[in-house]
Amino acid sequence: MEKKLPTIKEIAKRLNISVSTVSRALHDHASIGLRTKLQVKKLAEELNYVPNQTAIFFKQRKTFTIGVVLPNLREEFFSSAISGIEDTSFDNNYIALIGQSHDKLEREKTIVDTMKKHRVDGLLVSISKSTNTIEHFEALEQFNIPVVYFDRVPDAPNIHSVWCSLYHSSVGAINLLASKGHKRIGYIQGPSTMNIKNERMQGYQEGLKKNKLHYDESLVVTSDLSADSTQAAMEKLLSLKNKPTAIIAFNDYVALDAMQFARQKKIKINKDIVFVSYANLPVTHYLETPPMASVEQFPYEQGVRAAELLFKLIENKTAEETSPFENVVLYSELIIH
Amino acid sequence: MEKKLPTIKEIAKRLNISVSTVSRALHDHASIGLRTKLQVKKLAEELNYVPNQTAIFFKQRKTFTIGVVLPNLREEFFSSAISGIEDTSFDNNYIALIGQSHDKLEREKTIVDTMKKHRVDGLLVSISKSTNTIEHFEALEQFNIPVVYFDRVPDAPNIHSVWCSLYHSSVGAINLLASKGHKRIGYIQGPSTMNIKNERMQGYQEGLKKNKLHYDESLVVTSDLSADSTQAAMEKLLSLKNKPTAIIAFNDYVALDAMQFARQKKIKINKDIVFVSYANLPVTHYLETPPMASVEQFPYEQGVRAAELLFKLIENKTAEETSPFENVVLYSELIIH
DNA sequence: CTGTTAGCGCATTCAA
DNA sequence: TTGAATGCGCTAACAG
Repeated sequence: MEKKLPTIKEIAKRLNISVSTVSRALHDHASIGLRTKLQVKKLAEELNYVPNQTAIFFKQRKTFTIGVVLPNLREEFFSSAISGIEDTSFDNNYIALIGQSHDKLEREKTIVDTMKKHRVDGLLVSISKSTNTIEHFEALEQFNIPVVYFDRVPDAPNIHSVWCSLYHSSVGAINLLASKGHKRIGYIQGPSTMNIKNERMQGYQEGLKKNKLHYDESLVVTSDLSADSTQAAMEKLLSLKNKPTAIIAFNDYVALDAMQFARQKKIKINKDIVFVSYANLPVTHYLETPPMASVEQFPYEQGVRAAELLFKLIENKTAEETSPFENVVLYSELIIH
Repeated sequence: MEKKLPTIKEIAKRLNISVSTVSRALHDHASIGLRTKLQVKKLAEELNYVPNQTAIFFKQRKTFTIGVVLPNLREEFFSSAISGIEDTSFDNNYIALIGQSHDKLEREKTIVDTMKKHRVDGLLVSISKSTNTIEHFEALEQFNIPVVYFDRVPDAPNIHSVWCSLYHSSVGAINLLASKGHKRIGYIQGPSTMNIKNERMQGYQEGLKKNKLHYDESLVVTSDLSADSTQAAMEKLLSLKNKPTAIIAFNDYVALDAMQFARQKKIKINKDIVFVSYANLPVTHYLETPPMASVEQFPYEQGVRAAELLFKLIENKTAEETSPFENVVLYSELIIH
């Protein structure tokens, strides 16, 4: 009933052979008699034998485990990314340990320590909003545990990263709006605390310039991404004498909150005001009045690419090669609805 | 540069003391001199020492790791559940390994083997659609690794489970619709292959009976949950001579697809036909014409409760107590929009 | 072709 | 108060 998981020792004892013979038989070592090999494999099967990874670690110095640290699994963006990470790990015979930072630096540090304790072979990270130092990650790399940042990539040199550039799509969004005759384009930006690139804003400004539109600070408002904050931001935009006829929102959720608020104010979505946002969540396709366009950031693909890069680094490390710092950039796409 | 993670041996050598002294010092063992203890702790800190969990396993027979196997991380329901699991694990000093079955039995089995290889202390499972046997999970329990099923719970005796009952809310949904005068209530059900309880249907039938409404088979259609299949199901309902005035959908996504199709057919949502669905996804709140009501299934809480139960089982196991089979039932709530 | 043995990092028992 | 020695499961070097 209360059995313990079988070991090669157990198998060896039952067959009256040595543990090394068992070990070799299980690994299809060339120098093992066919009869012995089959015997061993048969018994292993019967006993439901599975090697103990924690023991293998001692010899191979590998756990075949990677860690994934990200802010929050409930956000569709991150759950898609981790799905890509899991699929890629599965294909590479790896398995992923997960930890949510909930955008708290302290918790992020604790998780990294736990990952270290479990001797992950590498780490995938999307940093928390409050992460203003990456020492805790660099400490891992010191010990030869590669770290690949994805999506929320710290603004630091000498790192491996995978992210999705929003610049061109942001410019494209303005081009699209300008081509429809919009001259007053509002922008609801996200919290500025994030230690990451602000390509949305760069694209916004460049887009305006290209279309010979004036950059008006009063058209740029900020939301902390909560519904309340977004609505307050909208209120600001709507109270302008010269209201915007188009609004670019930090992401789809912000757009949804903004649109709901606008609707309450008797504003006709896509008529009085047109919206463009980031993320391209599937749900927007079900809206009667969806945003005019949305910037697709390919979270699943980011996860896949980040995992692939990590496995490459792990492999090189095993082969005692040094890998140059690699920064993979995917390009977002402006999807017109 | 290419350092290895420090061990207690390393610390011992540097301080010219024995490994056992180091081990005891780090664990605040009573019989260690304060001076030695502080010395050890200081150096450990400096070296960034973190114990090796894989080594600890040999002594404690525990990895402080649990496995989570579920169909798909991209579904909001599961990503919420796993978020609850991760939060609970974090609080209990555990960490979770994840695996997606993608509703394939074979992949589920492979993942379970990998989890076993990694010697997880316990397993949380939401079974795949094609899982028609739970032998691979029972094999774990044989080796004293507890398994807790959640949400998609197999219809089997002698298991631990956490799930959310939909029965009362399903009856409640009919009551609500009947009270508004609806007499023809359609039901778009999910695929019947799932090896789990069908409380939606039971509630549907009981609700009709309670409200003295006739159960009409032609009002029950099936979707495999894809958009196409849902629309085909809707087509059937809409082609009836005696069309339904209300429709209960398997979940919010099915409802969204159904509503979109109805809209294309010039049917006025919430006027010609009213919808009720399951899941209560946040996105439904942003619709101009949301479903009239939705059944909340508390995925995050299910994750939390499942993890809590699992940790209790692990604890009892460590204390060499036997735990009775426990089946936790949460109750869904009918949220009226 | 197969067996013996050392050693990975740690907790722990026994000895001093 | 501290040290030495053992064993957990496995692989691989070495020995037959």
